[in-house]
Amino acid sequence: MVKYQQISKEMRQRLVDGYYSSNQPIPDEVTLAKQFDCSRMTMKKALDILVTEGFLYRKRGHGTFIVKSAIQSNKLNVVSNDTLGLSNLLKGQGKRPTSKILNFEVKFPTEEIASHLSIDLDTPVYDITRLRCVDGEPYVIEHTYMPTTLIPGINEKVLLSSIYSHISDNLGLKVAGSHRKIRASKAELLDQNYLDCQPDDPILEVEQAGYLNNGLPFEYAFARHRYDKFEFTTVHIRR
Amino acid sequence: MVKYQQISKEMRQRLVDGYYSSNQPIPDEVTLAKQFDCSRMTMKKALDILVTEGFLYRKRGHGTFIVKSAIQSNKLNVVSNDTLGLSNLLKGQGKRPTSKILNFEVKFPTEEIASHLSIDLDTPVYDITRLRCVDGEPYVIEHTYMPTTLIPGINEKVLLSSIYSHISDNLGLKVAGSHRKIRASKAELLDQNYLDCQPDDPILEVEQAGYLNNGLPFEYAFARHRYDKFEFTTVHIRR
DNA sequence: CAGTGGTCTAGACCACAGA
DNA sequence: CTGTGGTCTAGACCACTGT
Repeated sequence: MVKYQQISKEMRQRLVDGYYSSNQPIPDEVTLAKQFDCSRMTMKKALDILVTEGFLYRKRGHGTFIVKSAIQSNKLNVVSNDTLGLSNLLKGQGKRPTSKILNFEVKFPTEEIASHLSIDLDTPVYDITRLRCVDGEPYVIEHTYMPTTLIPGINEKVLLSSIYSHISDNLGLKVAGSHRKIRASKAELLDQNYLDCQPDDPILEVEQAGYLNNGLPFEYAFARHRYDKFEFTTVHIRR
Repeated sequence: MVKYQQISKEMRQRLVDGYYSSNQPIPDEVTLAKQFDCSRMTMKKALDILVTEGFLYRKRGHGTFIVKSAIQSNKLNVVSNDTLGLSNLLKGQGKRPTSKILNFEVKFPTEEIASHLSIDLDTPVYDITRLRCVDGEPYVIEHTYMPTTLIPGINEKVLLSSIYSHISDNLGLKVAGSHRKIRASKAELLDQNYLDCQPDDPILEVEQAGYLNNGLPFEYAFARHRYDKFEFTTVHIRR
């Protein structure tokens, strides 16, 4: 871990430990830089992380202050927890998901899927449908499409645990980010059957395009959530 | 506008103009820094913005590359358009919303609202319900709570246009960011009546806590959207 | 090896706020 | 005026990649 990340980590700990009074600014950047034996630029970069995470805010000419609400209820962790995959989402809560494979096949993509994955119509894709449960309760149905060429080695064993672990641990690929669209939808028959919900229960659908750090899209997926078991949380900071 | 923002703007324009071939890396940082007559740090900061916006990605040891899909369909603008308020959302599309005030009163907050606004139970809040339409079609019902002390001067005229314009233009306050939760919900009677939807139509609800740049929460709101007229778009970049 | 991006430094000047 | 954060510089070294 590089210097500014170490400093950021130490400062985050100080904040949640109440090391600094939340009624006055934390020490100024020059002072902190001396304490941490680094340049002011590096200190600023470390504090930038905490500002982005919502722990601190700056007032030019005044100083840097603590966001009290962020220290009390540590719900801002969504920023760092905002990774892909249900397995990751649940890690922080001491729960692990189970998976039931509803469909698993390899086929040629439709025009739409091919365009989202930046592949041509001749490149086969995995077509995967899984029911994900937590504590035996159905939570979400995930439809996933991935290019077989980019993400080889998908099998039942992988599908029953975590696709993302396979991608990072077995294939050594790095996930860079994703684009998501979130909408409300009516419950279809598949939802009603497997999510154990009523015809008039709404569904929260998250459409997601995932990208590797080489810029290639590796995943196009739809996650259909029970409306009473899931909500999507985001933090928006203006630049 | 400062230097790195100007450079970033110019580079963004070059990218959408096809100035650089998308099949090879753009010039390296040292070369670009010379072209723009700036230091490498400043050049990097300018490129950082475009990476965050999804236009570029970097490969250590290789270079900086263009995300083709971002250039083609300029849907990544959600990053910069990701501001608060329906008026802002619609600006890019040449449409303007109209508002119908369903309820407008001042009262004392409940425990829950007071805690979200970081005020005590003796501080009165605005309780506002508006129906927002686009081209005469109902789009969303917005329930908004704001402290009367922090955001004075709310009246019918303000409510019929944009609350955010009032906050920034009239009060001179700066919106720093927000926390949002997005969920699916069943249509209540109010939704059915004003959004012109059926009892079994789902609703996309966005709960939002808005913050000023001094760290104070100024808004706690629920926006209930027609499921066929709205979807929420986000971009997630791993650090 | 050379070329790329990633980090870090020491110092400078600017913009803004309060006394 | 002083003290704060915001920006910018010129240069250094490191980490990673492909040749």
